[in-house]
Amino acid sequence: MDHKLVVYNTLTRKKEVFKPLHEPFVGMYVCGPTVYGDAHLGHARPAITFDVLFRYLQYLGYKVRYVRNITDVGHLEHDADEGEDKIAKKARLEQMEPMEVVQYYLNRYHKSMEALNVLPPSIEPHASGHIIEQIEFVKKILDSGFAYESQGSVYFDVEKYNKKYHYGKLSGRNIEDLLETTRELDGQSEKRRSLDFALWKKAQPEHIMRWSSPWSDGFPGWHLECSTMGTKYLGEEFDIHGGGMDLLFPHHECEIAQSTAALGHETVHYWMHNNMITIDGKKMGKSLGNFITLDEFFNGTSHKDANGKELIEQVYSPMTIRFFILQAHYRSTVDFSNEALQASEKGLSRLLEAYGRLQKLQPAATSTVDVKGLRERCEEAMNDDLNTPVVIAHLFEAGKAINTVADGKGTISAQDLAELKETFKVMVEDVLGIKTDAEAGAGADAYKKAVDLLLELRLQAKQNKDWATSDKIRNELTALGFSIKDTKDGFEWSL
RNA sequence: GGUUCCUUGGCCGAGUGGUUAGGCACCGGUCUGCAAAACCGUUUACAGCAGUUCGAUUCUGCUAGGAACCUCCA
Repeated sequence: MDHKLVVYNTLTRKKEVFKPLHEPFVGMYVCGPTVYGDAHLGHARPAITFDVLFRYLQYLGYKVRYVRNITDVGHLEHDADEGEDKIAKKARLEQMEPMEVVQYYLNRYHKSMEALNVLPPSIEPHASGHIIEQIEFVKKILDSGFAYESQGSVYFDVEKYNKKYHYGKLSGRNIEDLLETTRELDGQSEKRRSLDFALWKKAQPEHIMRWSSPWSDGFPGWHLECSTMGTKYLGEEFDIHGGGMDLLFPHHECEIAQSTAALGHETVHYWMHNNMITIDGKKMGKSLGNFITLDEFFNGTSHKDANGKELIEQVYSPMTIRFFILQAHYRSTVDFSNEALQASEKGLSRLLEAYGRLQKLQPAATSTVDVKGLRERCEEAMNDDLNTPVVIAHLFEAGKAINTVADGKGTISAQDLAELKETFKVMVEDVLGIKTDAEAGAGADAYKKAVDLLLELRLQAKQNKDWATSDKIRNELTALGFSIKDTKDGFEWSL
Protein backbone atom coordinates (compact mmCIF):
# COMPACT_ATOMS: atom_id res chain seq x y z
CA MET A 1 0.00 0.00 0.00
CA ASP A 2 1.50 3.25 -1.08
CA HIS A 3 1.05 5.80 1.65
CA LYS A 4 2.94 7.51 4.43
CA LEU A 5 0.55 7.12 7.31
CA VAL A 6 2.26 7.63 10.62
CA VAL A 7 0.54 6.98 13.93
CA TYR A 8 1.59 7.59 17.49
CA ASN A 9 2.15 4.31 19.28
CA THR A 10 1.65 4.58 23.02
CA LEU A 11 3.80 1.49 23.44
CA THR A 12 6.90 3.20 22.08
CA ARG A 13 5.85 6.80 22.74
CA LYS A 14 6.78 7.58 19.17
CA LYS A 15 5.15 8.20 15.86
CA GLU A 16 5.64 5.13 13.71
CA VAL A 17 4.98 4.34 10.07
CA PHE A 18 1.85 2.26 9.91
CA LYS A 19 2.53 -1.13 8.45
CA PRO A 20 -0.17 -3.78 8.82
CA LEU A 21 0.66 -7.42 9.38
CA HIS A 22 -1.26 -8.74 6.42
CA GLU A 23 -1.78 -6.18 3.70
CA PRO A 24 -4.27 -5.21 2.53
CA PHE A 25 -6.06 -6.27 5.71
CA VAL A 26 -6.10 -4.30 8.92
CA GLY A 27 -7.37 -5.52 12.28
CA MET A 28 -8.49 -2.88 14.72
CA TYR A 29 -9.96 -3.26 18.19
CA VAL A 30 -11.37 -0.40 20.24
CA CYS A 31 -12.75 -0.51 23.76
CA GLY A 32 -16.42 0.27 23.58
CA PRO A 33 -18.80 1.43 26.29
CA THR A 34 -20.08 -0.24 29.41
CA VAL A 35 -23.77 0.05 28.76
CA TYR A 36 -25.33 1.07 32.04
CA GLY A 37 -26.03 4.72 31.29
CA ASP A 38 -26.45 7.18 28.47
CA ALA A 39 -23.40 8.05 26.39
CA HIS A 40 -21.88 11.41 27.24
CA LEU A 41 -19.62 13.80 25.41
CA GLY A 42 -16.56 11.86 26.57
CA HIS A 43 -17.81 8.70 24.86
CA ALA A 44 -18.07 10.57 21.59
CA ARG A 45 -14.33 11.17 21.50
CA PRO A 46 -12.99 7.64 20.97
CA ALA A 47 -16.02 6.76 18.87
CA ILE A 48 -15.31 9.64 16.50
CA THR A 49 -11.51 9.40 16.65
CA PHE A 50 -11.45 5.74 15.70
CA ASP A 51 -14.31 6.18 13.28
CA VAL A 52 -12.10 8.63 11.39
CA LEU A 53 -9.20 6.19 11.55
CA PHE A 54 -11.50 3.42 10.28
CA ARG A 55 -12.66 5.68 7.45
CA TYR A 56 -9.18 6.85 6.55
CA LEU A 57 -7.71 3.35 6.46
CA GLN A 58 -10.45 2.39 4.05
CA TYR A 59 -9.77 5.53 2.06
CA LEU A 60 -6.17 4.35 1.75
CA GLY A 61 -7.45 1.10 0.32
CA TYR A 62 -7.27 -1.23 3.31
CA LYS A 63 -9.84 -3.84 4.12
CA VAL A 64 -10.45 -3.13 7.77
CA ARG A 65 -12.05 -5.38 10.32
CA TYR A 66 -13.07 -3.05 13.11
CA VAL A 67 -14.09 -4.67 16.39
CA ARG A 68 -15.65 -2.55 19.11
CA ASN A 69 -16.88 -4.42 22.13
CA ILE A 70 -19.84 -3.92 24.41
CA THR A 71 -19.08 -4.44 28.07
CA ASP A 72 -22.17 -5.89 29.63
CA VAL A 73 -20.70 -7.95 32.43
CA GLY A 74 -17.73 -8.02 34.72
CA HIS A 75 -17.18 -4.30 35.05
CA LEU A 76 -17.29 -3.58 38.75
CA GLU A 77 -17.87 -0.44 40.74
CA HIS A 78 -15.11 0.87 42.96
CA ASP A 79 -12.70 -1.78 44.12
CA ALA A 80 -12.27 -4.62 41.71
CA ASP A 81 -12.81 -7.17 44.46
CA GLU A 82 -15.61 -5.79 46.53
CA GLY A 83 -17.46 -3.69 44.01
CA GLU A 84 -20.82 -4.49 42.53
CA ASP A 85 -21.18 -5.19 38.82
CA LYS A 86 -22.22 -1.95 37.10
CA ILE A 87 -24.90 -3.60 35.02
CA ALA A 88 -26.25 -5.63 37.91
CA LYS A 89 -26.41 -2.56 40.12
CA LYS A 90 -28.35 -0.59 37.54
CA ALA A 91 -30.66 -3.54 37.06
CA ARG A 92 -31.31 -3.73 40.77
CA LEU A 93 -31.96 -0.01 41.06
CA GLU A 94 -34.32 0.08 38.11
CA GLN A 95 -35.87 -3.33 38.75
CA MET A 96 -34.93 -4.61 35.34
CA GLU A 97 -33.28 -7.72 34.03
CA PRO A 98 -29.56 -7.03 33.55
CA MET A 99 -29.90 -7.78 29.87
CA GLU A 100 -32.83 -5.39 29.73
CA VAL A 101 -30.58 -2.65 31.03
CA VAL A 102 -27.94 -3.59 28.48
CA GLN A 103 -30.40 -3.59 25.59
CA TYR A 104 -31.97 -0.30 26.62
CA TYR A 105 -28.72 1.61 26.82
CA LEU A 106 -27.18 -0.14 23.87
CA ASN A 107 -30.10 0.93 21.69
CA ARG A 108 -29.65 4.48 22.88
CA TYR A 109 -25.91 4.30 22.32
CA HIS A 110 -26.42 3.16 18.75
CA LYS A 111 -28.86 5.98 18.16
CA SER A 112 -26.36 8.54 19.40
CA MET A 113 -23.57 7.04 17.33
CA GLU A 114 -25.72 7.08 14.23
CA ALA A 115 -26.57 10.72 14.86
CA LEU A 116 -22.85 11.47 15.09
CA ASN A 117 -22.41 9.63 11.79
CA VAL A 118 -20.13 7.09 13.45
CA LEU A 119 -20.05 4.03 11.22
CA PRO A 120 -21.02 0.76 12.84
CA PRO A 121 -17.98 -1.42 13.52
CA SER A 122 -17.53 -4.66 11.58
CA ILE A 123 -18.14 -6.72 14.71
CA GLU A 124 -19.65 -5.58 17.99
CA PRO A 125 -19.16 -8.47 20.39
CA HIS A 126 -20.72 -8.60 23.84
CA ALA A 127 -18.69 -9.79 26.80
CA SER A 128 -21.65 -11.84 28.03
CA GLY A 129 -21.78 -13.65 24.71
CA HIS A 130 -18.22 -14.87 25.08
CA ILE A 131 -18.16 -16.45 28.51
CA ILE A 132 -17.02 -19.81 27.17
CA GLU A 133 -14.14 -18.21 25.28
CA GLN A 134 -13.17 -16.25 28.37
CA ILE A 135 -13.15 -19.36 30.51
CA GLU A 136 -10.89 -21.02 27.92
CA PHE A 137 -8.64 -17.99 28.04
CA VAL A 138 -8.36 -18.22 31.81
CA LYS A 139 -7.43 -21.90 31.47
CA LYS A 140 -4.60 -20.97 29.12
CA ILE A 141 -3.24 -18.46 31.61
CA LEU A 142 -3.52 -21.01 34.40
CA ASP A 143 -1.75 -23.57 32.23
CA SER A 144 1.09 -21.22 31.56
CA GLY A 145 1.40 -20.68 35.29
CA PHE A 146 0.64 -16.98 35.55
CA ALA A 147 -2.60 -17.29 37.45
CA TYR A 148 -3.81 -19.00 40.60
CA GLU A 149 -7.10 -20.09 42.02
CA SER A 150 -8.23 -18.81 45.35
CA GLN A 151 -11.57 -19.66 46.93
CA GLY A 152 -13.35 -20.12 43.65
CA SER A 153 -11.86 -17.08 42.01
CA VAL A 154 -8.90 -16.89 39.67
CA TYR A 155 -6.31 -14.13 39.86
CA PHE A 156 -3.52 -13.07 37.61
CA ASP A 157 -0.11 -13.35 39.25
CA VAL A 158 1.42 -10.01 38.31
CA GLU A 159 4.67 -10.49 40.16
CA LYS A 160 5.39 -13.84 38.57
CA TYR A 161 4.47 -12.51 35.16
CA ASN A 162 6.79 -9.57 35.64
CA LYS A 163 9.73 -11.88 36.24
CA LYS A 164 9.47 -13.25 32.74
CA TYR A 165 7.84 -10.40 30.86
CA HIS A 166 7.39 -6.77 31.71
CA TYR A 167 4.30 -5.65 33.53
CA GLY A 168 4.12 -1.89 33.00
CA LYS A 169 5.59 -1.64 29.54
CA LEU A 170 2.60 0.21 28.16
CA SER A 171 1.85 2.56 31.03
CA GLY A 172 5.49 3.14 31.98
CA ARG A 173 4.95 1.99 35.53
CA ASN A 174 7.24 -0.28 37.40
CA ILE A 175 6.04 -2.96 39.67
CA GLU A 176 7.99 -1.74 42.71
CA ASP A 177 6.12 1.57 42.65
CA LEU A 178 2.86 -0.24 42.26
CA LEU A 179 3.60 -2.52 45.16
CA GLU A 180 4.47 0.47 47.27
CA THR A 181 1.42 2.55 46.45
CA THR A 182 -0.96 -0.33 47.00
CA ARG A 183 0.76 -2.00 49.92
CA GLU A 184 -1.72 -0.92 52.54
CA LEU A 185 -4.54 -2.77 50.83
CA ASP A 186 -2.81 -6.07 51.43
CA GLY A 187 -3.88 -8.40 54.14
CA GLN A 188 -6.91 -10.61 54.43
CA SER A 189 -7.67 -10.50 50.72
CA GLU A 190 -7.95 -13.76 48.81
CA LYS A 191 -5.42 -12.29 46.40
CA ARG A 192 -1.73 -12.85 47.02
CA ARG A 193 -0.84 -9.32 46.04
CA SER A 194 -2.95 -6.24 45.89
CA LEU A 195 -2.01 -5.58 42.30
CA ASP A 196 -3.08 -9.02 41.14
CA PHE A 197 -6.30 -8.70 39.23
CA ALA A 198 -9.29 -10.97 38.82
CA LEU A 199 -9.69 -13.19 35.79
CA TRP A 200 -12.70 -14.98 37.22
CA LYS A 201 -14.77 -14.00 40.20
CA LYS A 202 -16.86 -16.30 42.28
CA ALA A 203 -20.36 -14.87 42.53
CA GLN A 204 -21.99 -14.09 45.83
CA PRO A 205 -25.34 -15.80 46.34
CA GLU A 206 -27.32 -12.65 45.52
CA HIS A 207 -25.39 -12.05 42.32
CA ILE A 208 -27.71 -12.68 39.35
CA MET A 209 -25.23 -12.49 36.47
CA ARG A 210 -23.40 -15.78 36.83
CA TRP A 211 -22.12 -18.64 34.77
CA SER A 212 -20.70 -21.98 35.72
CA SER A 213 -16.99 -22.56 35.32
CA PRO A 214 -14.39 -25.06 36.53
CA TRP A 215 -13.74 -22.82 39.53
CA SER A 216 -17.12 -21.57 40.64
CA ASP A 217 -20.40 -20.11 39.56
CA GLY A 218 -19.24 -16.65 38.75
CA PHE A 219 -18.35 -14.12 36.14
CA PRO A 220 -15.27 -12.96 34.22
CA GLY A 221 -12.97 -10.11 35.23
CA TRP A 222 -13.25 -6.85 33.35
CA HIS A 223 -9.95 -6.95 31.49
CA LEU A 224 -10.49 -10.43 30.19
CA GLU A 225 -13.14 -9.70 27.59
CA CYS A 226 -10.89 -7.51 25.46
CA SER A 227 -8.05 -10.03 25.35
CA THR A 228 -10.47 -12.81 24.54
CA MET A 229 -12.61 -11.10 21.94
CA GLY A 230 -9.77 -9.20 20.35
CA THR A 231 -7.78 -12.35 19.68
CA LYS A 232 -10.87 -14.34 18.76
CA TYR A 233 -11.85 -12.02 15.93
CA LEU A 234 -8.55 -10.48 14.91
CA GLY A 235 -6.09 -13.26 15.60
CA GLU A 236 -3.28 -13.80 18.09
CA GLU A 237 -1.56 -10.79 16.62
CA PHE A 238 -3.30 -7.80 15.17
CA ASP A 239 -2.57 -4.24 14.15
CA ILE A 240 -4.35 -1.59 16.17
CA HIS A 241 -5.84 -1.38 19.62
CA GLY A 242 -7.51 1.87 20.60
CA GLY A 243 -9.31 3.41 23.52
CA GLY A 244 -9.37 6.33 25.90
CA MET A 245 -6.19 7.34 27.71
CA ASP A 246 -7.88 6.59 31.00
CA LEU A 247 -7.92 2.92 30.05
CA LEU A 248 -4.16 2.81 29.66
CA PHE A 249 -3.74 1.64 33.20
CA PRO A 250 -4.79 -0.73 34.47
CA HIS A 251 -7.08 -1.97 31.71
CA HIS A 252 -4.76 -2.10 28.72
CA GLU A 253 -1.73 -3.01 30.77
CA CYS A 254 -3.65 -6.00 32.13
CA GLU A 255 -4.82 -6.87 28.65
CA ILE A 256 -1.25 -7.11 27.46
CA ALA A 257 -0.32 -9.21 30.46
CA GLN A 258 -3.22 -11.60 29.93
CA SER A 259 -2.62 -12.07 26.24
CA THR A 260 1.10 -12.45 26.61
CA ALA A 261 0.70 -14.91 29.47
CA ALA A 262 -1.82 -16.97 27.52
CA LEU A 263 -0.20 -16.87 24.11
CA GLY A 264 3.45 -16.41 24.92
CA HIS A 265 3.85 -13.36 22.75
CA GLU A 266 2.64 -9.81 22.20
CA THR A 267 -0.69 -9.30 20.53
CA VAL A 268 -1.05 -5.66 19.56
CA HIS A 269 1.31 -3.72 17.30
CA TYR A 270 -0.04 -0.19 17.60
CA TRP A 271 -1.66 1.08 20.77
CA MET A 272 -3.55 4.31 20.18
CA HIS A 273 -5.17 6.44 22.85
CA ASN A 274 -7.43 9.42 22.56
CA ASN A 275 -7.17 12.14 25.16
CA MET A 276 -9.95 13.32 27.42
CA ILE A 277 -12.61 15.97 27.07
CA THR A 278 -12.45 18.36 29.98
CA ILE A 279 -14.90 20.75 31.53
CA ASP A 280 -13.47 23.62 33.58
CA GLY A 281 -10.10 21.97 33.05
CA LYS A 282 -11.20 18.72 34.68
CA LYS A 283 -11.85 15.45 32.99
CA MET A 284 -15.47 14.93 32.07
CA GLY A 285 -16.50 11.56 33.36
CA LYS A 286 -18.44 9.30 35.60
CA SER A 287 -16.21 9.71 38.63
CA LEU A 288 -16.67 13.44 38.96
CA GLY A 289 -20.24 13.32 37.76
CA ASN A 290 -19.56 16.33 35.58
CA PHE A 291 -20.57 14.73 32.31
CA ILE A 292 -23.15 15.99 29.86
CA THR A 293 -24.94 13.34 27.84
CA LEU A 294 -25.10 13.47 24.08
CA ASP A 295 -28.87 13.55 24.19
CA GLU A 296 -28.73 16.63 26.37
CA PHE A 297 -26.68 18.37 23.68
CA PHE A 298 -28.88 17.17 20.87
CA ASN A 299 -32.08 18.22 22.63
CA GLY A 300 -30.78 21.31 24.38
CA THR A 301 -31.85 19.84 27.71
CA SER A 302 -31.00 22.12 30.61
CA HIS A 303 -27.97 20.90 32.52
CA LYS A 304 -26.80 22.83 35.54
CA ASP A 305 -23.49 22.26 37.25
CA ALA A 306 -22.94 22.07 40.99
CA ASN A 307 -22.99 25.86 41.24
CA GLY A 308 -26.24 26.14 39.35
CA LYS A 309 -24.57 27.43 36.21
CA GLU A 310 -26.32 26.45 32.99
CA LEU A 311 -23.98 24.35 30.89
CA ILE A 312 -26.06 23.95 27.76
CA GLU A 313 -27.13 27.29 26.40
CA GLN A 314 -28.72 25.94 23.24
CA VAL A 315 -29.29 22.87 21.10
CA TYR A 316 -26.10 21.54 19.51
CA SER A 317 -26.46 19.34 16.48
CA PRO A 318 -24.59 16.05 16.31
CA MET A 319 -22.49 17.41 13.46
CA THR A 320 -21.49 20.39 15.58
CA ILE A 321 -20.30 17.98 18.27
CA ARG A 322 -18.43 15.93 15.69
CA PHE A 323 -16.81 18.98 14.15
CA PHE A 324 -15.90 20.32 17.59
CA ILE A 325 -14.08 17.11 18.41
CA LEU A 326 -12.32 16.98 15.05
CA GLN A 327 -11.09 20.55 15.41
CA ALA A 328 -8.69 19.36 18.08
CA HIS A 329 -6.05 16.67 17.65
CA TYR A 330 -7.16 13.40 19.22
CA ARG A 331 -4.17 13.28 21.58
CA SER A 332 -4.83 16.73 23.04
CA THR A 333 -7.36 17.38 25.72
CA VAL A 334 -10.23 19.46 24.49
CA ASP A 335 -12.06 21.75 26.83
CA PHE A 336 -15.82 21.96 26.60
CA SER A 337 -17.51 25.34 26.76
CA ASN A 338 -20.51 26.91 25.13
CA GLU A 339 -18.28 29.51 23.54
CA ALA A 340 -16.11 26.87 21.92
CA LEU A 341 -19.10 24.86 20.77
CA GLN A 342 -20.77 27.91 19.28
CA ALA A 343 -17.57 28.78 17.44
CA SER A 344 -17.54 25.26 16.02
CA GLU A 345 -21.16 25.53 15.01
CA LYS A 346 -20.54 28.71 13.06
CA GLY A 347 -17.34 27.43 11.54
CA LEU A 348 -19.05 24.24 10.42
CA SER A 349 -21.92 26.04 8.77
CA ARG A 350 -19.47 28.32 7.00
CA LEU A 351 -17.61 25.33 5.67
CA LEU A 352 -20.78 23.57 4.57
CA GLU A 353 -22.08 26.71 2.88
CA ALA A 354 -18.89 26.93 0.88
CA TYR A 355 -19.29 23.25 0.03
CA GLY A 356 -22.82 23.94 -1.14
CA ARG A 357 -21.67 26.85 -3.29
CA LEU A 358 -18.98 24.68 -4.78
CA GLN A 359 -21.65 22.55 -6.45
CA LYS A 360 -23.01 25.58 -8.27
CA LEU A 361 -19.77 27.12 -9.50
CA GLN A 362 -19.35 27.56 -13.24
CA PRO A 363 -15.97 26.72 -14.70
CA ALA A 364 -13.95 29.28 -16.62
CA ALA A 365 -11.02 28.99 -18.99
CA THR A 366 -8.45 29.61 -16.27
CA SER A 367 -8.19 29.76 -12.52
CA THR A 368 -7.36 32.90 -10.61
CA VAL A 369 -7.63 31.03 -7.32
CA ASP A 370 -4.98 28.61 -6.20
CA VAL A 371 -6.55 25.35 -5.13
CA LYS A 372 -4.02 22.94 -6.54
CA GLY A 373 -2.78 20.21 -4.29
CA LEU A 374 -5.52 20.55 -1.70
CA ARG A 375 -6.07 16.83 -1.63
CA GLU A 376 -2.38 16.14 -1.14
CA ARG A 377 -2.21 18.64 1.69
CA CYS A 378 -5.20 17.05 3.37
CA GLU A 379 -3.70 13.59 2.99
CA GLU A 380 -0.43 14.84 4.36
CA ALA A 381 -2.19 16.11 7.47
CA MET A 382 -4.13 12.88 7.89
CA ASN A 383 -0.95 10.88 7.41
CA ASP A 384 0.62 12.79 10.27
CA ASP A 385 -1.14 10.89 13.03
CA LEU A 386 -4.62 11.94 11.93
CA ASN A 387 -4.18 15.68 12.17
CA THR A 388 -7.82 16.52 11.52
CA PRO A 389 -7.55 20.17 12.68
CA VAL A 390 -5.03 20.83 9.94
CA VAL A 391 -7.24 19.09 7.39
CA ILE A 392 -10.05 21.38 8.44
CA ALA A 393 -7.78 24.43 8.18
CA HIS A 394 -6.93 23.44 4.58
CA LEU A 395 -10.61 23.03 3.79
CA PHE A 396 -11.34 26.48 5.16
CA GLU A 397 -8.70 27.96 2.92
CA ALA A 398 -10.26 26.22 -0.05
CA GLY A 399 -13.62 27.53 1.13
CA LYS A 400 -12.26 31.01 0.86
CA ALA A 401 -11.35 30.37 -2.78
CA ILE A 402 -14.82 28.96 -3.44
CA ASN A 403 -16.43 32.04 -1.97
CA THR A 404 -14.22 34.31 -4.04
CA VAL A 405 -15.34 32.60 -7.23
CA ALA A 406 -18.96 32.47 -6.11
CA ASP A 407 -18.72 36.18 -5.45
CA GLY A 408 -17.63 36.79 -9.03
CA LYS A 409 -14.25 38.03 -7.88
CA GLY A 410 -12.32 35.14 -9.30
CA THR A 411 -12.55 32.28 -11.76
CA ILE A 412 -11.82 28.58 -11.62
CA SER A 413 -10.93 26.19 -14.42
CA ALA A 414 -12.96 23.08 -15.10
CA GLN A 415 -10.07 20.91 -14.02
CA ASP A 416 -9.55 22.74 -10.74
CA LEU A 417 -13.27 22.69 -10.11
CA ALA A 418 -13.51 18.94 -10.61
CA GLU A 419 -10.53 18.39 -8.34
CA LEU A 420 -11.99 20.63 -5.67
CA LYS A 421 -15.36 18.91 -5.75
CA GLU A 422 -13.73 15.50 -5.49
CA THR A 423 -11.50 16.54 -2.61
CA PHE A 424 -14.35 18.07 -0.62
CA LYS A 425 -16.51 15.02 -1.14
CA VAL A 426 -13.74 12.67 -0.09
CA MET A 427 -12.36 14.64 2.84
CA VAL A 428 -15.49 16.20 4.30
CA GLU A 429 -17.91 13.34 3.81
CA ASP A 430 -15.89 10.15 3.52
CA VAL A 431 -12.94 10.78 5.81
CA LEU A 432 -14.11 13.32 8.38
CA GLY A 433 -17.59 11.85 8.21
CA ILE A 434 -19.44 15.13 8.21
CA LYS A 435 -22.98 14.87 6.97
CA THR A 436 -24.08 17.63 4.65
CA ASP A 437 -27.83 17.24 5.01
CA ALA A 438 -27.79 16.46 1.31
CA GLU A 439 -29.82 13.33 1.72
CA ALA A 440 -33.20 14.27 0.37
CA GLY A 441 -36.25 12.20 -0.28
CA ALA A 442 -38.96 13.02 -2.80
CA GLY A 443 -40.84 15.06 -0.22
CA ALA A 444 -37.79 17.09 0.68
CA ASP A 445 -37.23 17.81 -2.97
CA ALA A 446 -40.72 19.20 -3.46
CA TYR A 447 -40.37 21.32 -0.36
CA LYS A 448 -37.10 22.75 -1.59
CA LYS A 449 -38.67 23.66 -4.89
CA ALA A 450 -41.51 25.38 -3.06
CA VAL A 451 -39.06 27.55 -1.11
CA ASP A 452 -37.15 28.26 -4.30
CA LEU A 453 -40.40 29.34 -5.92
CA LEU A 454 -41.15 31.79 -3.13
CA LEU A 455 -37.69 33.25 -3.41
CA GLU A 456 -38.01 33.53 -7.18
CA LEU A 457 -41.11 35.64 -6.57
CA ARG A 458 -39.15 37.71 -4.11
CA LEU A 459 -36.41 38.23 -6.66
CA GLN A 460 -38.96 39.52 -9.14
CA ALA A 461 -40.43 41.83 -6.55
CA LYS A 462 -36.95 43.15 -5.84
CA GLN A 463 -36.39 43.80 -9.50
CA ASN A 464 -39.63 45.75 -9.54
CA LYS A 465 -38.45 47.57 -6.44
CA ASP A 466 -41.48 46.24 -4.62
CA TRP A 467 -39.70 46.20 -1.29
CA ALA A 468 -42.89 45.58 0.66
CA THR A 469 -43.44 42.22 -1.05
CA SER A 470 -39.80 41.19 -1.06
CA ASP A 471 -39.38 42.00 2.62
CA LYS A 472 -42.62 40.24 3.47
CA ILE A 473 -41.43 37.02 1.87
CA ARG A 474 -38.07 37.26 3.52
CA ASN A 475 -39.44 38.16 6.94
CA GLU A 476 -42.06 35.43 6.91
CA LEU A 477 -39.55 32.81 5.87
CA THR A 478 -37.13 34.06 8.49
CA ALA A 479 -39.85 33.76 11.09
CA LEU A 480 -40.33 30.13 10.04
CA GLY A 481 -36.68 29.53 10.73
CA PHE A 482 -35.16 30.01 7.29
CA SER A 483 -32.05 32.01 6.71
CA ILE A 484 -32.07 33.94 3.44
CA LYS A 485 -28.94 35.25 1.80
CA ASP A 486 -28.85 37.35 -1.34
CA THR A 487 -26.03 36.65 -3.72
CA LYS A 488 -24.75 38.50 -6.75
CA ASP A 489 -27.48 37.29 -9.07
CA GLY A 490 -29.76 35.14 -6.99
CA PHE A 491 -30.21 33.82 -3.50
CA GLU A 492 -29.32 31.08 -1.08
CA TRP A 493 -31.31 29.70 1.76
CA SER A 494 -31.04 27.23 4.56
CA LEU A 495 -33.21 26.10 7.41
C1' G B 1 3.97 10.56 47.32
C1' G B 2 4.99 7.82 42.33
C1' U B 3 4.43 7.80 36.80
C1' U B 4 3.26 10.63 32.50
C1' C B 5 1.91 15.08 30.26
C1' C B 6 0.40 20.16 29.46
C1' U B 7 0.84 25.91 29.70
C1' U B 8 0.17 29.58 22.32
C1' G B 9 -3.18 36.09 21.02
C1' G B 10 -10.38 38.04 23.77
C1' C B 11 -12.01 32.49 23.22
C1' C B 12 -11.09 27.56 20.84
C1' G B 13 -7.13 25.33 18.78
C1' A B 14 -2.56 23.60 14.90
C1' G B 15 2.53 24.00 14.15
C1' U B 16 7.76 25.17 13.66
C1' G B 17 15.01 26.29 15.50
C1' G B 18 14.83 31.90 11.37
C1' U B 19 9.06 32.66 6.79
C1' U B 20 0.66 33.77 7.32
C1' A B 21 -1.96 27.94 10.70
C1' G B 22 -7.31 27.75 10.81
C1' G B 23 -12.09 28.85 13.25
C1' C B 24 -15.00 32.17 16.47
C1' A B 25 -15.20 37.24 18.34
C1' C B 26 -13.70 42.54 17.63
C1' C B 27 -12.59 46.80 14.44
C1' G B 28 -12.28 49.33 9.48
C1' G B 29 -13.68 48.90 4.34
C1' U B 30 -16.18 46.78 -0.36
C1' C B 31 -20.84 44.95 -1.95
C1' U B 32 -26.41 45.59 -0.94
C1' G B 33 -32.93 49.24 -1.64
C1' C B 34 -32.18 47.63 3.62
C1' A B 35 -30.37 43.33 6.06
C1' A B 36 -27.80 38.86 6.01
C1' A B 37 -23.99 36.41 3.64
C1' A B 38 -19.53 36.97 1.06
C1' C B 39 -14.88 39.41 0.07
C1' C B 40 -10.58 42.63 1.45
C1' G B 41 -7.70 44.71 5.34
C1' U B 42 -6.18 45.48 10.54
C1' U B 43 -5.23 44.33 15.71
C1' U B 44 -4.10 41.22 20.09
C1' A B 45 0.80 35.03 20.95
C1' C B 46 3.82 31.50 22.19
C1' A B 47 3.64 30.93 31.51
C1' G B 48 8.38 32.97 34.05
C1' C B 49 13.78 32.69 34.60
C1' A B 50 18.46 30.90 32.91
C1' G B 51 21.33 28.16 29.29
C1' U B 52 22.71 25.98 24.20
C1' U B 53 22.66 28.66 19.33
C1' C B 54 24.36 33.48 14.53
C1' G B 55 19.09 33.08 15.92
C1' A B 56 14.19 29.74 20.31
C1' U B 57 7.57 29.98 20.88
C1' U B 58 10.14 25.45 19.03
C1' C B 59 16.11 22.22 22.27
C1' U B 60 18.07 21.78 27.80
C1' G B 61 17.53 22.97 33.03
C1' C B 62 14.94 25.30 36.95
C1' U B 63 10.46 27.87 38.91
C1' A B 64 5.18 28.66 38.92
C1' G B 65 0.43 26.90 37.60
C1' G B 66 -2.66 22.92 35.69
C1' A B 67 -4.11 17.89 34.16
C1' A B 68 -4.36 12.44 33.57
C1' C B 69 -3.24 7.76 35.69
C1' C B 70 -1.81 5.06 40.34
C1' U B 71 -9.82 2.72 42.53
C1' C B 72 -14.53 2.78 38.46
C1' C B 73 -14.10 6.08 34.13
C1' A B 74 -13.95 6.90 26.78
